[in-house]
Amino acid sequence: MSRTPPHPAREQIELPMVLDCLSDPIRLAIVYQLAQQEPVSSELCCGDFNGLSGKSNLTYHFAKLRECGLMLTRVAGTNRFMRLRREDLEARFPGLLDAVLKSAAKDADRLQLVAECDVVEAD
Amino acid sequence: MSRTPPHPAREQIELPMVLDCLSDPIRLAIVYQLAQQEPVSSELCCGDFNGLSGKSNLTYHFAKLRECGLMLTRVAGTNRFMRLRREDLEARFPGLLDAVLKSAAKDADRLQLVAECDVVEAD
DNA sequence: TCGATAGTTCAATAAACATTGAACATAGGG
DNA sequence: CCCTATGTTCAATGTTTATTGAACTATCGA
Repeated sequence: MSRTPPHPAREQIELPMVLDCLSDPIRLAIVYQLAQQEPVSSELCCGDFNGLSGKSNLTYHFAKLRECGLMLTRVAGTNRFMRLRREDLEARFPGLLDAVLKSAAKDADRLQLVAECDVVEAD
Repeated sequence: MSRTPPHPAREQIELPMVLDCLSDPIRLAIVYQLAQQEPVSSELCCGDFNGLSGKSNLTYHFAKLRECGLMLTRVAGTNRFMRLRREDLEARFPGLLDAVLKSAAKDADRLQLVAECDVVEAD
């Protein structure tokens, strides 16, 4: 449970896998939340997403997001911090992530995504 | 087999469904081919995609593309002509389709998409 | 060293998905 | 009017997917 999990290299990131990853509502919410938080801190840890589903289900979705190259996981003690691989995605698929995020933002209600300020947890 | 099949209204087009549709290599190839052909003629008929898979499998993928709002089917005699719903998609998700198409073009080899001039059929 | 916290792993399950071939429907040309 | 070309429908199949809970591992702080 200790070592950094494997990530694909930039050139290994595949378009169909990325689109498939983003097509799941829970994963889209994770990516969206990560993007929202970016101005404040570029990473969030697993627990910050507990509202979206159960822990073991989140582990499953985190793995998918990591394996398709959408995000990066950093292990720090008992926490795992994740952040978007913006640079790599922009290099591989220019404009794609932003277009998806903007589209998601437009439909935030419909997609039940958190509002900009709900990200701060309650305790 | 005669009447025009149902299409979702513009406002019913959902982001996750669109992304999921585009995440399948065959459907991505269909959309890509449709986009390539646009300058020449804005529509293609089912048979133009026979290289991608068997007919009944294509029917299945066409239905998905239609139901998620990516393309429009027009019935003309024994043919079905399809075209991209560019305007509707641009209105709902600005920049998204273009970003996907540009990304697909970059990876055309990897994705086994047809080159710009292979679209013309052989006979 | 103990206990709590954070997250993973595993097995089970139900649903959705892609693919196939055979049978069918429809329209148009000889 | 039949024959052919175009495309659909249906049922069967095997695969992948998302979700759950229980058991587990590792780290930190008291």
